[in-house]
Amino acid sequence: MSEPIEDPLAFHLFMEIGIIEQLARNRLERALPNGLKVSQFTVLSHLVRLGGEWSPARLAAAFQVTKGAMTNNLQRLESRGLVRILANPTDGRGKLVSITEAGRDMRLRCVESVGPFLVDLSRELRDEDLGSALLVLEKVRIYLDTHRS
Amino acid sequence: MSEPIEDPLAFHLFMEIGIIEQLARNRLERALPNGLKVSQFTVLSHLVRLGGEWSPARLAAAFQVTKGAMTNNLQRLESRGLVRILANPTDGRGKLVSITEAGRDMRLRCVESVGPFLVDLSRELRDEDLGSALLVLEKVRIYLDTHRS
DNA sequence: CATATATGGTTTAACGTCAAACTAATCAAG
DNA sequence: CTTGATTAGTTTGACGTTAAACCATATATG
Repeated sequence: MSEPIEDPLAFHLFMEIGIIEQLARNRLERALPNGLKVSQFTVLSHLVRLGGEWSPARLAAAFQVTKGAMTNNLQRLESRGLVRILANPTDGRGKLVSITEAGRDMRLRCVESVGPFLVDLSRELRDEDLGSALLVLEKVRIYLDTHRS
Repeated sequence: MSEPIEDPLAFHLFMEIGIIEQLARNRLERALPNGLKVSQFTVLSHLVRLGGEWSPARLAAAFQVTKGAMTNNLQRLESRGLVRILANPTDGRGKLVSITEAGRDMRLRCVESVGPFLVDLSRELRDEDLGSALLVLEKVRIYLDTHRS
């Protein structure tokens, strides 16, 4: 009767990614302290890991969100004293964002509260599997990023 | 000075997934005909591939969205005649959703309009790699699904 | 049976993102 | 210079999802 329909693997990949995104966002968000959002935590994390000063535009590009969304998140982070936002001295249009000491602390608290969950997950999955999956996803991301037509 | 901070692999995985989710959703959505949403297309696709009758609740669970979101999407699909929604004869509370002929056609058109993009992607990545990544993601999804604490 | 509890589906308000319009400042030509 | 086109950042309205409240029906228990 109805012959089984098989879709390209990439298709299943995107479905799986869609579901995981929702589950993971939800799971992480509930673990984060003080109602911090995942999108805000990722900015904090980015600033801690890479250090230095970043323009909102570069941050928006790094996380693939609109500038408007980044404006929103940065304002919330600044109002909590977690980041510092200064005018760019060499470009009157721009701003420069950097982490504060409070931001560094908060990020640490976040990592600690999310940690146990990640540790559990690591027990289920071997690091080398995660690593190889990560390599593939990276390629997919780059492909998507450069072929936005 | 600032010692490099290394996060668990699972962490990077979630970041990558978050970014891909956005890019892919955006890319697919623009490819879909008649302003169909990805969430609606996935329901159509699910019904075509697996066939039969599904309750909104089961569909919501399958895609990890709230019942409210599913109500919304099913109403849109029904108003376009792409699915059929009937009262469950054996359970006065429930409804049963199934695909219509028009829904089947629409899903085919969707696959065709998204196809070229997926084909291109498949040229960049070996099916073998996609497959192995998919296996890992499946495990991650199942872990997330069963450990929602 | 009666009552309590759970489940299916809808509705509501709050929220975050996006796209697009907008302001201000820079850069590139002429 | 000065005009025209870009770029940085903010603001606006629309949209989809979530969480929670809600009604109706089913199921379990005494």
